Amino acid sequence: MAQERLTSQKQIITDYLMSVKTHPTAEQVYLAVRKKLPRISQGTVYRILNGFEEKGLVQTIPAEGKTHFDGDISSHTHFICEKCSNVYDVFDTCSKCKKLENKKTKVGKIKNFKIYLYGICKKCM
Amino acid sequence: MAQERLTSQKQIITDYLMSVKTHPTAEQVYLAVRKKLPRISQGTVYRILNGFEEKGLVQTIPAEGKTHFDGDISSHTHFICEKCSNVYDVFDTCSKCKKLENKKTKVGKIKNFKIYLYGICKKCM
DNA sequence: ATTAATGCAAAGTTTTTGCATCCTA
DNA sequence: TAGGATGCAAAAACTTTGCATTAAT
Repeated sequence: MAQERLTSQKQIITDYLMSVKTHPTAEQVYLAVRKKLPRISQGTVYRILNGFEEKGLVQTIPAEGKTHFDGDISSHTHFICEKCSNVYDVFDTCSKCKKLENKKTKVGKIKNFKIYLYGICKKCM
Repeated sequence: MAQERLTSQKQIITDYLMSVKTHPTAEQVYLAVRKKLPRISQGTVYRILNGFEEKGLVQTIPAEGKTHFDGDISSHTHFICEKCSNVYDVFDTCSKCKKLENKKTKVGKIKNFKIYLYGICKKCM
C-alpha cells in the first residue's frame, strides 16, 4: 500500500501555514516557501496543498477565483473583503449549522459547513 | 451615460435561470440557452452572467472550481454534494449571521453572507 | 444614426499532469 | 533499493477580452 513520505517540502509548507494568520493562495505559499526551498515548483505546492485538504489538514476558502488555504481547521467564519480579497478570521460560528453536522437531512448527509461574510475590510474603508 | 440595452440574449438567460431550480454553471447555461439561440457565444454568456451578478440579480456558488449561478437571490443556504458537485437549496438560514448584515465589526463593514453545507446528496448515497 | 452588445477567436489565469529524476524509508 | 515525491514544462480547465459586426433605442 501507498506509504506517505515526509519530505522537507511538506514540512516547510506546513510550518508556513501554521505561522501565518493570513489565508494565502497557492501562489503566495509558493513565493513564501521558495525563500527556504528555492528549487520548489508550483506543481509541488499545488499537489501538497491539495493532499493536505483531502486529509483534512487544511481548509480552503474560495475568493476572487483563487483558492485560499487556512492551516487552522477549527470551525470558524471567514470574512472576505470585496475590495482587496483578503480573508480574515471571525471566531464565531452558527450554532444552528453546527447542529446539522453529521446529520441526515432532506437533501442528504451533511458533513460540515462553511460561512463567509462579505464586505469591506478596515484597511480598505 | 451608458444605456443598458435589453437583448434577446439577456432575456432568454433570465428566463432560463428563473425556470430552473438547479444551479447551473456558465457552461450549462450556455448549452441550455443555445437551444433557443444557436448562435450565442460562451463569451456573451459569461459577460451577461457577470453583469447580472454585479447588479445583484443573481448569486453565485463556487463548487469544484466552477462558478454556479442562482437566479433566486433570497437569503438561503446551499448544500454542495462532494461527490457529484450538484448544488441544492436549503431554505433555512443563520439568524446570527443575518444580524451581522450591514453592521460594522472589528474586521470591517459586513454587507452580506453565504452559508454552504457540504456532504453527500440523497442521489449519491 | 448611435453606440451598446454580440460572436468569434485569441489570450489570460489558475490548476493539473506526465515523465524523468531524486530522495525517503 | 524500491517506489513515493519532486521539478520541469506542457496541457487542461475555466474565464476574460479585443475587435469587427450586429442590432436596440
